Amino acid sequence: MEFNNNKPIYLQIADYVFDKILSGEWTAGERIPSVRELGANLQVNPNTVVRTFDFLQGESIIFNKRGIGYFVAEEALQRIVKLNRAKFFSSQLPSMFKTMNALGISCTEILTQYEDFIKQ
Amino acid sequence: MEFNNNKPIYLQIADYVFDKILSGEWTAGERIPSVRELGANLQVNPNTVVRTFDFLQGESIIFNKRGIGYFVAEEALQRIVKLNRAKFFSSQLPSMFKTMNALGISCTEILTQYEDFIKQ
Amino acid sequence: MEFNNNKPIYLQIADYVFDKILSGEWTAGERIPSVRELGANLQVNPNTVVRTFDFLQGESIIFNKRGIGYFVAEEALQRIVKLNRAKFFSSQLPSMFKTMNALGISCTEILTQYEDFIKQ
Amino acid sequence: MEFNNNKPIYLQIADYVFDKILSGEWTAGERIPSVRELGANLQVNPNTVVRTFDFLQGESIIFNKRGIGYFVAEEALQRIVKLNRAKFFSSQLPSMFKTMNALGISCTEILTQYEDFIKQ
DNA sequence: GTGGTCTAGACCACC
DNA sequence: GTGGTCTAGACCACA
Repeated sequence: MEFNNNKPIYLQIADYVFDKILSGEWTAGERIPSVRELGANLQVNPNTVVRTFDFLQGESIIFNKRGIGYFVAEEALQRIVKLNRAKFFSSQLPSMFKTMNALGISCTEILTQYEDFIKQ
Repeated sequence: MEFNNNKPIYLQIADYVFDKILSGEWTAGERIPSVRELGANLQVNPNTVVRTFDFLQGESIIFNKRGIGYFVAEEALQRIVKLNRAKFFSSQLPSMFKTMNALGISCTEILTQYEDFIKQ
Repeated sequence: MEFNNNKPIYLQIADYVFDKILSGEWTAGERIPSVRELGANLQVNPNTVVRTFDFLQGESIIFNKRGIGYFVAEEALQRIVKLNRAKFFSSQLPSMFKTMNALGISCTEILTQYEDFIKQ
Repeated sequence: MEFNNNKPIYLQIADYVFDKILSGEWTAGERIPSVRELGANLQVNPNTVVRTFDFLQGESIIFNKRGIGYFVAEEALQRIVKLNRAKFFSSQLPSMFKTMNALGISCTEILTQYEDFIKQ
């Protein structure tokens, strides 16, 4: 996996987990890979994965059974959607509108870009 | 001036300079405040302003006359717009599209939000 | 390490890094000493080393892995040679020719000196 | 006059004076332009010219008659040549040889460049 | 552990 | 006065 330099790796791993759950690959109640396993898989220090799991557990998206591993929470899917939608509408979108305004970028430009993005 | 904790202060000062130039308050060839002056003005350590000016000079937005001060470059305005547009289209927009996709947010939803934003 | 007063220390440290890479002591992909380590080693404030590394990263001679350290870039060697050659032919050489001209120093005189230099 | 950023302006003005004397335009015993005159002429702060003249007087290349102005010293020409030759052979040349060595630049390359330089 | 940022204060060359 | 550099020491996010 390749990591973006603008965002902490542990959050990018969280996004990776989100993808797995949103896509249905990992379902509620299912055990997810261990810290070491995922670390080796993504070529990342296990400590970094620990941090991701800490974060996800704090958001009640995964939970821990001591000595066994981490599991996808029941409400994981809804929580992820909720979490991301909230962030999207409260922070990502307004900041985008602001820079659009400042740079004189029109909505039609965005729509064109979006169509290009979909086609890929 | 109040600073956001998510972004280095020296880059926020760069944004401040961008604003001044984009708004036409500081024009090409004009001298801008000295490191010490701006530092005192924004309640920031002069060294932090030095760092901002280093960055802006690297981007050819300001230039230096030794012993005199910093001046707005001729092409400053265009460079700023170009810089910001590049960042917008290469990083901000794609990341937005990705989360839109993941969360099933449609373009029409965005447009509605945009109209609300404009009205404010 | 002893530093020359005519040139900023952080650039002299850059030259030190250049030497290490040109001599093959540090090879592409290899991790280089940390800011603190090199600072202690060269008896220089770590911040000064930070500045060197900033410069070298800007020139794409080293790159950074967050939380891990700095590494020699793949193309480092070529870039260093290119950088130094550019500086030599665009600035050092013409200024030498100019003073040769002004002082009436001939090429043969230079060649003699060069042979002496080689012998040492 | 255009100034190079690598060298203090006051020393570049000194080079300008050297040129005038070496070319015979200003001869021994002759009065040279006043600080204000030269400052206006070269678009430089008069204080900077003062510094140049200080330096030149220290090197006994010009001398001062109070209330009248600065004059070219008798031995000016020889001193300039001596000064520049000394600097050339003791510092400029060795440093050039060093970088030639480090970058693998041969003498023939230099000679070719020199011929190009002469033709201009 | 790593680098990134910031402050405070100092000294310097230069204009 | 200006910027350029350096030190010392601090706090932080990240791996």
